[in-house]
This record gives sequence, structure tokens and C-alpha cells, in this order.
Amino acid sequence: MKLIDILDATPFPIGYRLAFLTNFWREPILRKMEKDFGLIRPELTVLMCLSFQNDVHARDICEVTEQPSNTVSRGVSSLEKKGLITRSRDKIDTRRQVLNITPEGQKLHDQIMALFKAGEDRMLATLDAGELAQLEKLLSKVARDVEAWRL
Amino acid sequence: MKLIDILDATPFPIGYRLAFLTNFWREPILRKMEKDFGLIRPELTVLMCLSFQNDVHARDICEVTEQPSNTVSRGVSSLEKKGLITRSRDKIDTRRQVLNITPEGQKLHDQIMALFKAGEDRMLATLDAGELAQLEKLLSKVARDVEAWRL
DNA sequence: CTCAATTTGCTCCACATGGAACAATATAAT
DNA sequence: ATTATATTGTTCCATGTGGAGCAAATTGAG
Repeated sequence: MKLIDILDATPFPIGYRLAFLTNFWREPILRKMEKDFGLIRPELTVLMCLSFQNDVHARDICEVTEQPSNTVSRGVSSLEKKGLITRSRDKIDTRRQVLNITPEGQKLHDQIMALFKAGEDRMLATLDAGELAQLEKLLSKVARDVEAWRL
Repeated sequence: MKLIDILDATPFPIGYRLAFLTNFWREPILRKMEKDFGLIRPELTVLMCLSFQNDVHARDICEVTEQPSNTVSRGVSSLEKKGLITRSRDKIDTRRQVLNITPEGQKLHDQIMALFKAGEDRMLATLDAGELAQLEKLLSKVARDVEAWRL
């Protein structure tokens, strides 16, 4: 009995392969991130949002990533303790806090992104340039359509 | 700020899309499964293995799915309590137990598989037959190559 | 045969995560 | 202006999950 056989027996060949590839690509890297850098997943989520844009509110991160507010709250608190992001009160609405990534946070973020990139290169080494372009095009098409099909 | 924009900004366009699609396809269904059927993820894993093959040992499930033995142990115990699988001592090695799915378990398994199938159909509705075949072919190629690239 | 080493499955413990309720602040209604 | 409602971010609590270690049983070495 092999995992790939069970995989082939399911009535959702594409969905299961998506999940299969995601697990084998992402999970080892996330575990390495947790072990080597001491960063948990919600922290990475926050870090990625702040690397993408400055002056973000925690609420924005909740909405964009669809994560519960307590999870984001914990990520923000611990990242600040580590000096990877900064928090400051919003002058207009003092309930809010304005979040920004620090140079240390950006450096760590870039290191982690490089791990994912290297993992992707390894994963896709079996595909040639044309197949890579095809695959990205197809995945993009489905991903862009997400609001039409998500439950 | 949209999730899809952050997605486009990463240096691993395919990996991130794989994870993105997996999350939006699988997670809502798993949550529905937990809520409506009271089945947790390790239980589904066990159920899928036993649906695929008879007379399985817990250890086999650990090896195939690469899950820790305590997780599988819990799944097996709770599934048996619910009458979805049966346990019997192995005559030769009495440490082992032989696991089998019951008709009730098979029925529940099929219902859950149908949910994933319906979700996949919704997800892929934007692709035509040729694109579907292409996508499955590309994902299969990468998945079959897993032992070469997994970390 | 005897005792060490291995295997199987389980319990204890630590931790990541989500739901619900909460305090503080801002906004809307009258 | 005053009161009700909404929003932001947090803490408390319940639960799912993995690691480490455990007892029972089997296998192997001398």
C-alpha cells in the first residue's frame, strides 16, 4: 500500500494531487522554519503581509488572510517581542495600531521566502520550460476564479 | 490589499498557488465534515486507508500516511467506538490488531468523498476538457516524482 | 534457554489554533 | 448630549495534534 495508490483511487484526482503536492512542498519548510527560526505560522502570515505593504492594521491582516483575530493578535505580539515588526497607536483611531516590518524582520522574511523558492525549484525540476508555463497558467486561471467556486 | 496580490508577489508562483487552491478547496470541506459528521482529520485518514484495503495494521497507516502513531491510534480508537471500523487481535502477533471498515464506515466514507468530488467540480468549472487533462497530466508528473524532490 | 533489542500501540505532556466573551474606543441614532 | 451599536484587539477556554516516553509482546543473539 502506497500513498500514491490511495491518491489514484479517489474520485478527485486533481484536488488530491494539489493537496498532496502542497503537503510535501510546504510542510517540511514550515517545520524547518519553526525549528530553525522559531517562527510559527501565524507569525509568517503577518510577516508576509507587512513585507508586502507598510502601515497595516491587524484587522486588515484578518480580512486578507481570513484568519481569526486572536491568531493574528498572537502573531503580532510575538513578532513585536522579537523586534521583527513595530507597533504604534493610530492617531485617528486609538483602538488601532499601525504595524510595520523592521529591517531584521525583512531579512528573516527574505530568508524564509528563499526556502520556499528553493523547494519549488526542486519540486518542479521534472518539468521543462513549456510545461512550467502551462502549469502556472492553468493554476492562475483557477486561482483567479476563486470567488466563483469557494464555499 | 488582496490575498491574490500577495500571492503574485511571492517568488514561488506555482507553490503558492498550489497551497492557495488546496486551502480554499479542502479546508471548508474538512470543517463541514467535522461539524456535520463529527469526524476529525486523522479519522478520515484511517477511513480512507481502510476503504482502500482490508486487514490493515495501524502501523501500516502510520507508514503510508507518515503520521505519528499516537495520531493514528486516536483515530482508530474513536472510529471503533463509533462503529465505523472493526478491530481484532492478530493471531500471529498479538501486539498487532487487524483493522477493517464496516458498512457504516464505508457509507460515511463515500459521503465525504462525494463532498470533495463536488468541491473539485466547482473549483475546476472554469477549465475546459483539454485544460483539465493538461492540468491532471502535469500534476501527476510532479506527484509521481515526489521521492526525488521531497525534503 | 535467557536476556537484550525491537516493534506495536497507547498515555502523558506541550503547544498551536479557533471560538466566545470581554474591555476600550469610536460611531450612529434620537 | 446621551445612549445604543459597532469595531478593534485581547484574554480565556476547549480542542486537535505531535513528541517523548511507556508497557506489552515479539524477535534475535549468545
